Amino acid sequence: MTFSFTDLLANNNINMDNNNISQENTSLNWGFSDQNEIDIPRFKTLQPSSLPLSSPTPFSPSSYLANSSSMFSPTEFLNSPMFLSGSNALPSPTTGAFAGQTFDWRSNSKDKQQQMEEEEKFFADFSFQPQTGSVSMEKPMERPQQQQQQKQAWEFDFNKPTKQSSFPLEKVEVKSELSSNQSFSSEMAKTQMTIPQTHYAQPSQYVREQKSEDGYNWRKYGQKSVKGSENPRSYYKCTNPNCPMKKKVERSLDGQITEIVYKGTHNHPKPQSTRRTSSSHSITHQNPSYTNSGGVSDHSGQTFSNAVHEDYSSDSIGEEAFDRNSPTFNSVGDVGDNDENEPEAKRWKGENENEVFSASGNRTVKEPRVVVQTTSEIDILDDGYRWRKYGQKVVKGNPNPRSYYKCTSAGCPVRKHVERASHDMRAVITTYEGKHNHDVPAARGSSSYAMNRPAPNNTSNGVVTMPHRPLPLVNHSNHSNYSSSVLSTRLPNSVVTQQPHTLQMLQGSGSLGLSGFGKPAGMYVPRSEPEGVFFKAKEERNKEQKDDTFFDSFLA
DNA sequence: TCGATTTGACCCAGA
DNA sequence: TTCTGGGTCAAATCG
Repeated sequence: MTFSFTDLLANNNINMDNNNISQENTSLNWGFSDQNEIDIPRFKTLQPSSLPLSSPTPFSPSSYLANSSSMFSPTEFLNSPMFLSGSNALPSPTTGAFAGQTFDWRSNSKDKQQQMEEEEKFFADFSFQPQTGSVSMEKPMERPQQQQQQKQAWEFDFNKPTKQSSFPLEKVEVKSELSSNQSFSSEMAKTQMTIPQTHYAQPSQYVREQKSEDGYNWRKYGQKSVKGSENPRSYYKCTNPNCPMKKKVERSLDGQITEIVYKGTHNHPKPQSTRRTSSSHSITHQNPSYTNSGGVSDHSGQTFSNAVHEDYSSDSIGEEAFDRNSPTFNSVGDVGDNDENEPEAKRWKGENENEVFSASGNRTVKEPRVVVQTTSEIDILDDGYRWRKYGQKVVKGNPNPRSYYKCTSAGCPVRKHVERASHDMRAVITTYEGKHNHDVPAARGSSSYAMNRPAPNNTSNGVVTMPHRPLPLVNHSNHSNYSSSVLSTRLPNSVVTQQPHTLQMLQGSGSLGLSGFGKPAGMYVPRSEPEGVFFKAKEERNKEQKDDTFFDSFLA
């Protein structure tokens, strides 16, 4: 029987007990939830160090959930120094306009209030956590009778002093945008976010202050209306000479930002701005965090993750943080490999849309977002397939960032993540999820990939953790039964783990095709540039989007 | 006068 | 090859 996770969702074929998650006060809702109470543990709960070895036997998703909370403590993870420091690969090149929530604004129709409280606790521990101020969000797309409750539920305080940042808070209003086929009022869709640094009482003021609230100076060089959206999009360049950093800001008609997309990196330290003194709050070298506003819940109680969030918050604040927190910075040292050689247009374009699709596929919500986009597509041909990086995360137990990729082939569910082994910086561990449902694409510049690549899909359970080592292609047939749902592919007992091989070993192998990257095998390292993870806006990509949303939710 | 913004035109990649 | 749309340019305008 062949089916995808999307199909499973659509057909309600998965019923899982989420009590283990919801009852955890310290845990957020890591899973994808909908009205059928489907909660799925996030991908990041997979940790190589704790992955069971070679367990080909089928498993029960619920049994995994029963263990998930004990396997992974979000609070512990979030409080871990490696996470808070964000030192590895989560740069903060530009604005601090939106704080780093890396969570899902989802709720469960059951016990929604309790979950909100849990989320609130989580936010207080996790997000950008300014010392003072408050954050409120009005959850969009609620039924009228739920609005008040939801509004209250979406309001939470960040009054708790934290160690993460010292952002003064100001407030900006961001509107969510509903799809045209929705009949919700704009007021319902209105999302309020209190974010650091700037108080935007008037649109014009917003425009002027927004450009410098991140500490950098921006010059607007263009504005265009975007097809399918009534919101104009403004284009900004960093005013620093020769700085390639750009951003585009999409605003609603009343001037409220609905989307910010960053492109490139600053090649200079943050200027000592004096203009910000006009703001009612001082700014002291904040290290901005990027995030999306999270997921949304529709009126039926379905909840969704809307994006992968990358939290670039850091204790490291100041000019010295520039290098480390710049997108250019690469924890593994390949600073020069920040896609500068990649065509700019290619980096700029790509999966930029940020639409959120419901599990039922009949609702589209555009959430305000902030995106750091230094790479939009990365072709990694070490296994013959083409991969697009869609996220990055530092996971517990390993200070090295884990780069997440998905197969670029349309409809292909295969994902993989790559990370350096914590115990050996020279070792790279790649974990595959799912099976390719297509042939190996023609390799660029080489015809030997298919012959030498590892076999990422030769596991019936769909998950293979493997080192970068050429393996015989046992079977990647597209015609093999693809019974491993997305869900199942990430369950620990389905993981096949091999000991990672050092890069020396990789180099020695000589058969690991990495020419697609233009690097020798030994140079193959997961890129650590930050990258926005986006959601596609096209309706025709709805199905894929749902999968993406699900997957991305695992990274939040 | 000068820097920033506006805005129509142009370029170009992708369909 | 043509069309479309996003991104950029640059002259005009504004403050």
